[in-house]
Amino acid sequence: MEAQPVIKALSALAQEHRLAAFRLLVQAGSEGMAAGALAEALGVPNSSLSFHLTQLTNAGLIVQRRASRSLIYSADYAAMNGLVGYLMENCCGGGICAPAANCVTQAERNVA
Amino acid sequence: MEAQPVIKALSALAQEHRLAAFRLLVQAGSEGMAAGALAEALGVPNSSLSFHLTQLTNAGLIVQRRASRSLIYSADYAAMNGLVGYLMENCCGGGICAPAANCVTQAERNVA
DNA sequence: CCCATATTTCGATAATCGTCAAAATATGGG
DNA sequence: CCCATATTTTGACGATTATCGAAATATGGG
Repeated sequence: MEAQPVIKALSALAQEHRLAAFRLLVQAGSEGMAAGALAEALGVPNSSLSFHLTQLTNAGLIVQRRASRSLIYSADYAAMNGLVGYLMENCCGGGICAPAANCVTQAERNVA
Repeated sequence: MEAQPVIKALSALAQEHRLAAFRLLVQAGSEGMAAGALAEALGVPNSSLSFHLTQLTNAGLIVQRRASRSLIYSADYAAMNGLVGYLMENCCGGGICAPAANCVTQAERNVA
């Protein structure tokens, strides 16, 4: 993985509301959450949260899908795994480290 | 772990030169690297790098020690482990994830 | 002491970021 | 069609950030 996408992802996560939103989405799993539900859960105005969700999306950390009038966001586990993998890379020359986690959504799990 | 220290650490890493410096220090292990050596390796002016090293130090990601005229920096593996642990927390409700890595320096490894 | 080396602090500048109300866009229902 | 709901885009503001040369500080050697 290149450094630039990692920096983009780290920048996206390095903000109170975005970190909180991302964690909510991680816990929500593949079902995801609507933009409005996230805004309410975080106590942030819709327009502010929309800005943050765009940042997270551009960083590749979350994905968007439409369900009727709502836009549903969900975490991209593959991106999260890649980010953590990059951070842990070469962290222990001796190879003692546990392998980086490899999270999958319930849906992906069922496919495998 | 609280959110605020995590945000501070993510902010510190979300910058080209700081991410590169941190990775160099991670690979350097407990031996660490002098500020000047880092500046040269990264091709960044000393004063600029000093600013970045201060940021990383304040974020708790690296530590400083003096060796004669040089200041030697090294990565704080515990902080890195904590950061990754926070990011991976609750990532897979089903408990399928591999445990977060737990890196230690060669010196710490010898103690254990 | 004085000088050389190693690094940090200062100061100033340009660029980016977070915020949110208001307006614009998109979807669905009657 | 028109209205209500859901979300994004726009615009403007203050705050923070990255940059780097020059000056200041700290250590060690002769």
